[in-house]
Amino acid sequence: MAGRRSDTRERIQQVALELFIDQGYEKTSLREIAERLEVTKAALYYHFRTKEDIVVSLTEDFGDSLEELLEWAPGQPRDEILRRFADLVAGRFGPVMAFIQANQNAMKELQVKSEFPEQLKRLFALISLDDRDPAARLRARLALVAILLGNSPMLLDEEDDEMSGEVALQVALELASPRSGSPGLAP
Amino acid sequence: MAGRRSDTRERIQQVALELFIDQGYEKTSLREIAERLEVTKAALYYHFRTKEDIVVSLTEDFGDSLEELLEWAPGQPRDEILRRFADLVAGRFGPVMAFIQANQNAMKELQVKSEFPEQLKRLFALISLDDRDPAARLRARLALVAILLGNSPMLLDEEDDEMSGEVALQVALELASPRSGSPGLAP
DNA sequence: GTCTATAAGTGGATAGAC
DNA sequence: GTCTATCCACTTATAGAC
Repeated sequence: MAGRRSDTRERIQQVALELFIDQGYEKTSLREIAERLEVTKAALYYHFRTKEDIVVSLTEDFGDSLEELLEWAPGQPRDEILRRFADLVAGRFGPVMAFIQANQNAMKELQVKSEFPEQLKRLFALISLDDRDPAARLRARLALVAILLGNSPMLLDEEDDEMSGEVALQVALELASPRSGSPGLAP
Repeated sequence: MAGRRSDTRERIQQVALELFIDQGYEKTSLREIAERLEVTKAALYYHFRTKEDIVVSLTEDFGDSLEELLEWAPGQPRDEILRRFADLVAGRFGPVMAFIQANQNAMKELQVKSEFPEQLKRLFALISLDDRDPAARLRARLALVAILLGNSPMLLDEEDDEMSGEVALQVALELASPRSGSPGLAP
């Protein structure tokens, strides 16, 4: 606590996150992370017991924040919920979000088995008013996906400058708002 | 051409696809594929020169079909385009589609660099009427994502039985249909 | 807190017998 | 067309010096 402490641990997290997003979790070796930081692999093992531990440290804060959101959300207006979720993924957890999206497959095999899919599901339920209607459920998902897309390079071309988080939120709100009469489409 | 030929090649493709979807491309070793088929790794190398070649063989038919769709699409009604796309990803290319979605990161590193992202972008452009409006662009993407989600376990819970491709198509059509007046949301 | 050295294992890929 | 046997690069992870 007292006195100066090296920030190596945080630098490891930072570089690891970057590489995991860029190349994927499995493709990124500890050697590579160490080289970037100009330390040795062994130094990494001083700060983290396993490679998996790095991922855990990366995602746990995000999971906690999502949990808070989920506890607060019930009873709140839908657009407030969506806005707060948008703030989360666009804010300091943006990179973590990008990591999770880009490495779902890898996460499955990890012990952590991040709670994220389950949390997302609960969020679906909260913002989809009538979850009896399959179309409404899909719209709820898409509202969240809209927000995710607004912040992720996943299905996006890189040079999409105008696609701000605000726009994504607008579209998300449209999707989450109740339909007029027929839930279907115009003929 | 004439005479009986072993179907090992196709069985390799089948098993590999399954494992790539389930565990991810990198996590799936050739040893594992071989074991499932009860052959040796070396046998795999008779049919495919590299691990990457398996992926190529898996995606190239899909790419061709998408290319056909893209050549046919211009001038066609939007809902026809969406329907045909839905048929594609729900039909025999469903698994391939799931593979691509689940392994975007891995594909980036491959030589193939599948044309899929670029094809998707062209499809975006085709179904988004007014691509000056960022919200319209995002909606076009979401229309396609809706179709993709309707067929993929990506952000979905597993036990979502009612979420048929038809529903997804409906929602996609809504999204791709022009807005009434304001492109924004109700205040 | 960071290092060197190395263990122990897995990966993709090849040579050559049958 | 499939096998055995092997190569070698590279991985995570540990032991122990400084």
